[in-house]
Amino acid sequence: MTDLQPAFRALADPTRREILMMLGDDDLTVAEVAGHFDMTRAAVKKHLTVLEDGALIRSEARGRERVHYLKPEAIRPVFDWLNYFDRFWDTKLEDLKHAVENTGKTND
Amino acid sequence: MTDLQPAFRALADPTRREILMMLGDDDLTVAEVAGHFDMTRAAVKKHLTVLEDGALIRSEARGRERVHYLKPEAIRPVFDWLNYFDRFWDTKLEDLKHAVENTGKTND
DNA sequence: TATTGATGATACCAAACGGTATCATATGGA
DNA sequence: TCCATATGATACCGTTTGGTATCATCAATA
Repeated sequence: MTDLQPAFRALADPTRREILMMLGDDDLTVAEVAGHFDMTRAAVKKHLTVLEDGALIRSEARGRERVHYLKPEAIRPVFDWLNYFDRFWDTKLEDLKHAVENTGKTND
Repeated sequence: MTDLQPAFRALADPTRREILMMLGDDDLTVAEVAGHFDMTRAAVKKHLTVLEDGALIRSEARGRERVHYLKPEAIRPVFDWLNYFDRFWDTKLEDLKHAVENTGKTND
């Protein structure tokens, strides 16, 4: 099975989770991401590297810029790992399916 | 909203994730959990503390022992956070519902 | 009550982590 | 070509983390 550690590691930091959300809205360069945080560009770059190590994002050189974008499939194994515990949730499967359908609506 | 950080932090370590799985099968004392790992009881105790800080488990004194058990509801917010990204997954909703039902089968 | 056994707490250590500062590299445009 | 700018790489630093060793506490029981 896939190694979940790099992904879980990447998700463990609030700044990185925020970056993931940002990339959910837009593909962004290092400078653009850094602009949203009160830390140096180098620090943000490190976070991006960790996210890329966890395969949660990817990046692509575009001229002298580098655009970072979400790689959402990689989040799936983490999601599935957590989903193992759904059998302990009181909320019945129906609830989950309902939630899934609701979220899906934004895609229709 | 709830603070996800302690839960994400707790999930970021492979030993702790393994402990969670163990507690999914059985409620266990510190010594019992420690018996499954090649590290001191004190180290395991620290992991249990982190898991409890993340509200992923709870413990209860039983005589001179302390039994640890899964507190699965606390995993839900993390699951939900990740679920935000399902709108980026190519796999259609049917797949998720299918996975959900499969996991559920182990409960029947 | 005295002892044993399970746990809790603390001090300590090396390594990893989050961050800064600084320098190197390379691309786009005047 | 030359320069400004976006990024990459590295050294360094304080804090946190995962682990050990050790001592304290407290309940069950002979």
